[in-house]
Amino acid sequence: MLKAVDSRVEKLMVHSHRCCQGEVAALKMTPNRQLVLQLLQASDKPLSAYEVLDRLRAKGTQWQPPTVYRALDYLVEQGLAHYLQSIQKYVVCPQQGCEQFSQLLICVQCGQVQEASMDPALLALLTSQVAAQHFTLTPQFLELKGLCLHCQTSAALPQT
Amino acid sequence: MLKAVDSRVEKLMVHSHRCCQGEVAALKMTPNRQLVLQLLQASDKPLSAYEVLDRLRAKGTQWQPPTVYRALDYLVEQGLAHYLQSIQKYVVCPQQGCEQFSQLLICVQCGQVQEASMDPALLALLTSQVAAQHFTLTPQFLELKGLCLHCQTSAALPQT
DNA sequence: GGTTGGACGTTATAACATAACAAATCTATC
DNA sequence: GATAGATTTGTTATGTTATAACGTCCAACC
Repeated sequence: MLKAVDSRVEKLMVHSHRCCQGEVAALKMTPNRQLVLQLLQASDKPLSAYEVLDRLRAKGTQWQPPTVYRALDYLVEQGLAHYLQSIQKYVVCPQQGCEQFSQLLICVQCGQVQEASMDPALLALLTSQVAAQHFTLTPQFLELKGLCLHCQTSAALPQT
Repeated sequence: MLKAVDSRVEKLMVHSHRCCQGEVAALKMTPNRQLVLQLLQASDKPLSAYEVLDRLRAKGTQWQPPTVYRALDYLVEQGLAHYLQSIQKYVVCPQQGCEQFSQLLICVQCGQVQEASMDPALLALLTSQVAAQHFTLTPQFLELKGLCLHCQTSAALPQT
């Protein structure tokens, strides 16, 4: 009884992992998709779909939510962006060659995201650990919360 | 500029990690909270707040959303339940002694969740990996997606 | 017995996401 | 270049998740 949101997430998960593996068709970067990608690239933090929508409307467009979600979904499918499930926001994929298993380091203070590929030794250990519980991992992005370098050194400062 | 939902999540994160560490005051298990906890315990899968609400209303109550969220938030603060950010659902904490770093293994097919404490070697490796990117982890639950034993052996069956 | 703090009730609304269908546009083929 | 089919976009409405803001009740404490 997975609901609509789950099926969407799974679809995004599946497609996003074909990133940079030659499995995907040639990009069809329509003006809409380019616009959304540029907005994500211009942001130093993940953006929610409605933050993207607000910025587009601030530029004078008349976009509605479905148009934003379609463009975002496409970018995620093509591996050009990631959807961070744990905070429900979108970021550009900062690497040209992202892996099936990757880590997204999300700073809980400033909200910035770093992407890291997962070390094979770490993945092997993780896989064997969960296998002890009879569990098999599907390719995914690990969303890890913590503090980035900058926020470690200014940890007391509230962020606005 | 973290929004309301982020601050709520962070509050839940912080409090939920005091679970089973003697830092928490005596439980005040009011009838409302007991009812919600019993519903979570009776479910074999994580429930969304609105699924809990529906079940309560099916029992003849007149609950409104804030009442459900208050009870759920309390249970999570006290470490009796976990909030799964990646799927926006709640589960009972299946262990009496859950750790600051734990793993929640979420079956993408049937939706069931297993909880596992994180192996110290794995945590050390993970910590050192992210430290190479100047990143410090905060205590958290790793939400890992995959297939449980049952669904591995019946992987072709659609789930209803 | 006043008052204080926590829990709960209630109304309204914010924030996130999609269903459903129509219109436009692109593309392949004849 | 006509046209059929597929893809993309526009548009309206709605579904889903979560909280703000306020009021009431009640038990503990002085």
